[in-house]
Amino acid sequence: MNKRKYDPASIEEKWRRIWEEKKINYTDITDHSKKYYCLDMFPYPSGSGLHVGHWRGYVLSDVWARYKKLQGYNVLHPMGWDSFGLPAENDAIKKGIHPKISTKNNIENIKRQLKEIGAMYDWTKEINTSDPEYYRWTQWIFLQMFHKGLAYRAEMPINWCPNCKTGLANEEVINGCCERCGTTVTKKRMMQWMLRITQYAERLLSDLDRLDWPEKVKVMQRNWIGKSEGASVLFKVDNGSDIELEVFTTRPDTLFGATYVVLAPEHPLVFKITTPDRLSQVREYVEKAINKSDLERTQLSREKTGVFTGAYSINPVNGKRIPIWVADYVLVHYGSGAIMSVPAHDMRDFEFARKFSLPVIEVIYSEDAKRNKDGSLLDAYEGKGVLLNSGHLTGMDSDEAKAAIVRWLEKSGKGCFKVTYKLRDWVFSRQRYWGEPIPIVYCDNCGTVPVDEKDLPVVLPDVESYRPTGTGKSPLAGIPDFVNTICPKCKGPATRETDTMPQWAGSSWYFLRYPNPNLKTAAFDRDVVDKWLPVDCYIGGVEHAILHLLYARFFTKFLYDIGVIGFDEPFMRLFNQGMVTKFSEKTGKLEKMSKSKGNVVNPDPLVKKYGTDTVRLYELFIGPPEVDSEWNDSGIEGCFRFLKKAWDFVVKEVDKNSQTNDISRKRLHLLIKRVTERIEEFKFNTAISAFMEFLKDLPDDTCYSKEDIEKFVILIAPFAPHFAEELWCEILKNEETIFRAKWPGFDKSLIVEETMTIPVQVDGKLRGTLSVSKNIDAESIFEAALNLEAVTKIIGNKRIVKKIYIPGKIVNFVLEK
RNA sequence: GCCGGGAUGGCGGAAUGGCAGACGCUACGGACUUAAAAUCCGUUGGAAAGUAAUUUCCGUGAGGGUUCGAAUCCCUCUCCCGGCACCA
Repeated sequence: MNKRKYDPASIEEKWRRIWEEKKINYTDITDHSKKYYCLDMFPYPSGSGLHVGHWRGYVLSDVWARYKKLQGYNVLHPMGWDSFGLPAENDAIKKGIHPKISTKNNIENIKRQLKEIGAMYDWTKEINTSDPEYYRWTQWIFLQMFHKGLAYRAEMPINWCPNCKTGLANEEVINGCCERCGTTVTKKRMMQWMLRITQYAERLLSDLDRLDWPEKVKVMQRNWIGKSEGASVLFKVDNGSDIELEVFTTRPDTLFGATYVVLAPEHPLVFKITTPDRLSQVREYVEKAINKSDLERTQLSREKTGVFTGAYSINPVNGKRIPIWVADYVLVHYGSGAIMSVPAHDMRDFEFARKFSLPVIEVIYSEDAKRNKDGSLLDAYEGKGVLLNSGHLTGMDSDEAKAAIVRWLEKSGKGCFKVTYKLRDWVFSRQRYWGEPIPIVYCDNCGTVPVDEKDLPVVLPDVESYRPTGTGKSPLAGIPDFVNTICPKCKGPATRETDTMPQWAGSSWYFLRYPNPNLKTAAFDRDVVDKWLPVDCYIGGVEHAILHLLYARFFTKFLYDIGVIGFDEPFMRLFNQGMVTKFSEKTGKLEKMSKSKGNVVNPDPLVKKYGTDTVRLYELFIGPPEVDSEWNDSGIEGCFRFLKKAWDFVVKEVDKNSQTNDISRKRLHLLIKRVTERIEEFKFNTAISAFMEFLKDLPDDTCYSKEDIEKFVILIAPFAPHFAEELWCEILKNEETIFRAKWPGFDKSLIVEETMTIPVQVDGKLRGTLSVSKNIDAESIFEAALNLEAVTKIIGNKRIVKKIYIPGKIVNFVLEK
């Protein structure tokens, strides 16, 4: 008799080595007859390595990839490194280690950890965004955008840390303060490279409907794009000039209630309309507002401020003369940077009007409006209603009035229907070292000139100091060898752009590179990517719900538009795994695992103690994959015990060398059904419970043939691959890897029970159960149910008002009250 | 403030209109053992009654509703988590 016990230490490394040697995880991309692209969001190679929270997503996608492979798909499951970025650069500043070196070391460590997960990554397809052979193509895509006018330069305010003397990315600004030194971040206007993502706003919005993504993520993207429909209205300035102010409103029906106009402090017409007597006050206000930090302007106080310009404008609809103000509650980058103010029907306008004693004219009447005793509005009423004080439109309902006013505006040339988006163009410049150099040259004769494609990549040079220059330029500006070059056009002396791209650049197209990661002649081969993409299933954390996923969609649509790929959405299905949380001593709360919260759990010691397969199982068993779960070390024992039991079960059954009996076959087929269905639904936690239930109360006469025990081992293979492979090859004596085996099907007829247990209720309370044939008719089951002692006792001599039988589900008797 | 998601035993969770608490952990009791580890068996939501098998009542954040029947559907509220936040 075989007495071998389950010993993960002796099998896991062995199989990983053999899989690698035999290229089990290699994906032949020329075979795309039944392809499946299962992609993980690739990691930033951080110095602290992976914790059990990272593991969760990787285990999840690996189970899915292995399941697909066992179903006969040719699965592409690659991995790579999003390796440009700030932590490496900040480390370089602090410790003086070149980002290239620290990145390389970090990748080595994380790769070791990833390999320990036992995932079926095809490492021959590894990519690295900071590799010149990769970022050459990131630069190439930028040039294509430049040629199409989608990449442009503009003077934009950037986040500026006056202490570090450097520009900061949005993600480096925490609550209005510099992430590194805590100084309040201010703004600085600088020339920036921008990408015209707003040109894609409508498609990015409407194509969301085609995607099989979590509704939550789609909602977040929709809100971020922020489409709103309304009207653009022209207000003539009443100073003898021809100046007209364009305002945007979603409520053209309230136009008669406009009692003043407000410009954003940065609005270009502010000083053209301000009257001489008001000039000094306006100048003072504007300067103060512009220099306010985001924190001061949006978060600290919502108290309205503003200043009167001295000028008036004419409301086009009724010719009324209303004052023009400047106030920082109007944002320059939204709509036209100017609004018509309708205090009666907008909360913000109402507050402002009250503070500066401006008139409030009610133009939408509703019973729901909150009023003072004298009938005047207590607060702005923002809902719908019937028009009031609105000339010939009085009495119309607000929806009709919207359309009527827009029609009138268009007819009279005073405005038009208008759609605006909250989405803004993408600031693509970083005044930083560790990123892709923007491949542009400035020439005194030719102006802004793109680097020739044949001269890509523009290689990031080594620098002496990573410290920002203090002028707001990147450290690259301090390297004459890099900066000074010749103009690609006229061959005269020229200088290079020294800004680099943001970290999002490389990850906006990496999924296109995996099938052909070493292609020298192009970013990707159209024939190949058209076969393999879009990605069938993309798995990662919800923290990338907006930016990364939006940018990747934007890049994909652009590449589709220029005809280099044949699809315009990168990820058909998206799955967001829940966070792994743990109580943090620092904050006193349950928190997402992170180094700063001091609540990370390192998987390495757990792997050492229990083996990879047990940790994999526990990562899945901890809870539903899409929901946040709390990590608790003690639960892992259960998964280890389960694997030991499963091992002993297989060994014992193989030893019997017998045939499967009826009851055992039925149990196995039920297990196949449950596991298959639960994997399909991504309910890996209950798929594992199905195995545990199967093993828990094995009937005494359990008996399986070799063929059937193999089915059991295949079922468990996606979850515990080393475990299954060892049983498959060493105990079941198969020659070839289990991952070339076929996922078992189940026989429905075997699972259906001839008899079923039906609960019997009286007045909705359980009083007993009946074991009956599955074909029983209602009358017979009522008869049987009424013979149950517990039922007759409760009924007594009360009358039964209603008898209910839901076939296969329940019997219920309703008694007279 | 607005938009999502959530709240079920000591703990992680299962059940998405039909037997609440599957499965696992913890704890307790027992078997095996010189002993320990490992393993196996049993109990483990609360309350009450009974020598006992067992029986009864209560119970899914709070309150109301729909239904023969609600953890599940609807309304109101509380708390927690996430996103957005002067977007006209």
